[in-house]
Amino acid sequence: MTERAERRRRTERRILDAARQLFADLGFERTTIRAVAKAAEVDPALVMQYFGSKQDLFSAAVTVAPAPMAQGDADDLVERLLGSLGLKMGELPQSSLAMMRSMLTHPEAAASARAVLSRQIHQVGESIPGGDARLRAALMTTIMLGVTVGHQLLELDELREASQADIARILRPALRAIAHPQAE
Amino acid sequence: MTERAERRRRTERRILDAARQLFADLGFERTTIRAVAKAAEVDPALVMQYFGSKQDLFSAAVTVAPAPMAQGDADDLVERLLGSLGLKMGELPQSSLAMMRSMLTHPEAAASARAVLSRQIHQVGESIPGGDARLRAALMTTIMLGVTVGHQLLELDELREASQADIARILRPALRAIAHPQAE
DNA sequence: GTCTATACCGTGATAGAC
DNA sequence: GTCTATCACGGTATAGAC
Repeated sequence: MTERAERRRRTERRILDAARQLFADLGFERTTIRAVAKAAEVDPALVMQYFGSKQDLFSAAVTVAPAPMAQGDADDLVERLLGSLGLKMGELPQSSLAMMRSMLTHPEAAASARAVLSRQIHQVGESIPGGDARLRAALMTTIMLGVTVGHQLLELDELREASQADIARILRPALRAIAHPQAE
Repeated sequence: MTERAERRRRTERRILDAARQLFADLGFERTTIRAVAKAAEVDPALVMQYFGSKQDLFSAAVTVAPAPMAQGDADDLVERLLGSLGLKMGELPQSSLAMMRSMLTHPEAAASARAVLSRQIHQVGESIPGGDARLRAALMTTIMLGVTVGHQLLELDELREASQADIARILRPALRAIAHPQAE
């Protein structure tokens, strides 16, 4: 009865955790169903049984709830962006890392990344003034993307050695310069 | 005699061009030797014959001469970075795109990307003052990386629709804010 | 010395056995 | 409800054709 379902849920969870870890570390292509199964201590065919295909497993693993990102003025916005960076530096959810890891080489991860970024660009654009708010928002978003990629995925020493506070301190005036059109 | 060598060089060139194109579009994993051979109109095994392995073909395809990046003060530096962005927007060499496309998922591309970025960080760091020049240089470099990735690889609409001049205009004060420590 | 045909191994996927 | 057998495809090595 529920015991069966319970057991199944735990197994599914183990598979998903293993998949997230491997997808985040290796990307979609280099992650094999067999490796996921081994890490989760199940039979490879069981993974297929539960999730249907490698693609579906990936979709389940990278599903990420978009951050709420409440309203505020331009400076609040900058602080929120810097804060999300801090979050990213610490224990950014494995699912986000998995999505980012594959966003340049896997079509679905790319689509997912575009959706998340477009959403953020839209939200950021609403908080800053000026006719070119969308472009400014896009640049602020891609700046955060670049720093995150450099730090989390490429693991550049210069960023790894720095504290989150130092990074925020240096990035803050740059983001503000973009958020305030008159500052040109 | 030379005719043979000539013919061979042309064939090798065709293979390399096809490989660059496919690696840039699809990344390392999704690019198949067979597809490269078909695009270059040769037999798949010939690709192996010439280049040894898919890995070696990739190495040959992504080899990129690092830009000279002459000396100058901090503002000159900002302009050079913005200019290289312009170059990237236009016809950034396929080899660079191929390298960037796979830098998150292929170990050798990652190593190559780290080498290129480290080099640029070092050079940028020499042109700006302050004790945290290295961190500032790293952030400027990753900012350019993020914008390039967003534009060239993720093809975000907001960046695609903008002119290079508009992007440079908005990015300029942000980069200057990072290049000038006193501006905090 | 160039090029082609073929075979082997690992991976995703399917069907069916226990 | 699990696992085994099998297939198709891609990277790779080898042998041999021209």
